[in-house]
Amino acid sequence: MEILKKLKNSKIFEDITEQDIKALHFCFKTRVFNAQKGQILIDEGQPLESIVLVLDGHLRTVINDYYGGTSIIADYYSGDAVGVEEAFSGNSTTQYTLIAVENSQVMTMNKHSVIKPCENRCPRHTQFQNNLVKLLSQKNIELMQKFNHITKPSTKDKVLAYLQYISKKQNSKYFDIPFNRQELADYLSVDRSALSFELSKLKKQGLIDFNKNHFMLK
Amino acid sequence: MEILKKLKNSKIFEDITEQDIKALHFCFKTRVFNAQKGQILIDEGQPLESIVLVLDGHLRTVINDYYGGTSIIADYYSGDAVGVEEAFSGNSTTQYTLIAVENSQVMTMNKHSVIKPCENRCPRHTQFQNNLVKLLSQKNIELMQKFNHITKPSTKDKVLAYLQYISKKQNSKYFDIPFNRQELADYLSVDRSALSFELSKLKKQGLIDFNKNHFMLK
DNA sequence: GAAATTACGTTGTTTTTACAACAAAAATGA
DNA sequence: TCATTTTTGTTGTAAAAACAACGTAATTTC
Repeated sequence: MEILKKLKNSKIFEDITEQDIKALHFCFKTRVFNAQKGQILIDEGQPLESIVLVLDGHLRTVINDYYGGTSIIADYYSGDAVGVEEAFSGNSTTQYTLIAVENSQVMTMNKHSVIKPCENRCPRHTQFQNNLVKLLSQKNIELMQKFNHITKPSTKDKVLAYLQYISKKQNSKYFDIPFNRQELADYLSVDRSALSFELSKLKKQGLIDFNKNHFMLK
Repeated sequence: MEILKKLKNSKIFEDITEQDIKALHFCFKTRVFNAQKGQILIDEGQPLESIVLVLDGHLRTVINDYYGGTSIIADYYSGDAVGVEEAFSGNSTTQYTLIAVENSQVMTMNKHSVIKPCENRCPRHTQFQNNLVKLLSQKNIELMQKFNHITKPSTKDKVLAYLQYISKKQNSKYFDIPFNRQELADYLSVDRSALSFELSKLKKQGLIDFNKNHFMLK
């Protein structure tokens, strides 16, 4: 079955056998359906009823702020789960709206069924729980890491902190970054052209070198 | 016992009976000791061996960046746990140094003992695991929330996003914030005096009103 | 392979922010 | 209560960033 394959590739069902996924399917009262582009799946301020897993397509969480503006919180693609934190944090009221950016296939899992340990405490639940902890931990580390980059006082410091981080991670002074300029600017929340300017300056100073998304850090 | 009381007040041992905590004590190979001010508990780049729970005092995680500077990542006080994410993320190498800001009492839990489900799969482990998921979820939501404030383009937008958030949370246009000016500036990563200036401007414009840490949002 | 689109760097201008310095107000404590 | 310390607001100045506009290089598409 096509869906099972997608589930196996999601982090939340990682290392769970197809058989066990099928069983969880039942436990979690899952429902698979297609969301039309522009369709709102979760409305801001409403209590969350389900965790949403993206099977295909592209979902986005947004917050509507004081007077009309909306800001993008996060994008979700195939394999990503939305609402896990809200389901498990004890306060399941969502602060965001979940909307389909393009036609997407999603699977919902009933919140209550997921958070309440199944009567028959079976190994698959344990593994699922373990996956959750791992998933949340990784996301947390990522976010903390991002804070360490984004809260630097200047664009120069931001970009150097980021490059240094990637360099450390890839354990080499030569490394590739997973962003193009606009994406890097968004990640660091600075202006793209200002970022380009800063990168050029750093290159002239000999502190870094780069070509496209391939970088070298002195 | 004094320590048990502190553990019961920590989020990680929430809703676990004293008896069960004692049992987990054994399972997790805990060790209680005093850290001297300035003492380094976890060294950057080293694989994490234990989760550290603060019983008393004040710990801090810092990152030493390219050329000498150090940046504060987070502060931990009584009841807070350090290293949970690293222990469970699958990659336990820490990116930060953990240091005691003042003389502190801490309890360490052996990482491997915590992440490996105990042979006798007992209810207390389940509750502990549930606490972990809840804890991580809450932290995650907090961080995402913070991003939504901090990544706004201007100081005005940052502070308004923050105030609006608190107002929503307390469900009233009148509300108290948990920060003084310097702390709020740090949270939003802007300059304190620039923040004060911006707040005054917003007050003059009639958009907000405030006195000390009591605010009103129109 | 030509045309169109997208990505990237550059420059000048305007706006915003940080920084420093200081005064007033509030809190602390002896 | 008075002196001291801390917090907050204000102002001017310097630095930095956003913004807009544009040229060029690279990539995509037909």
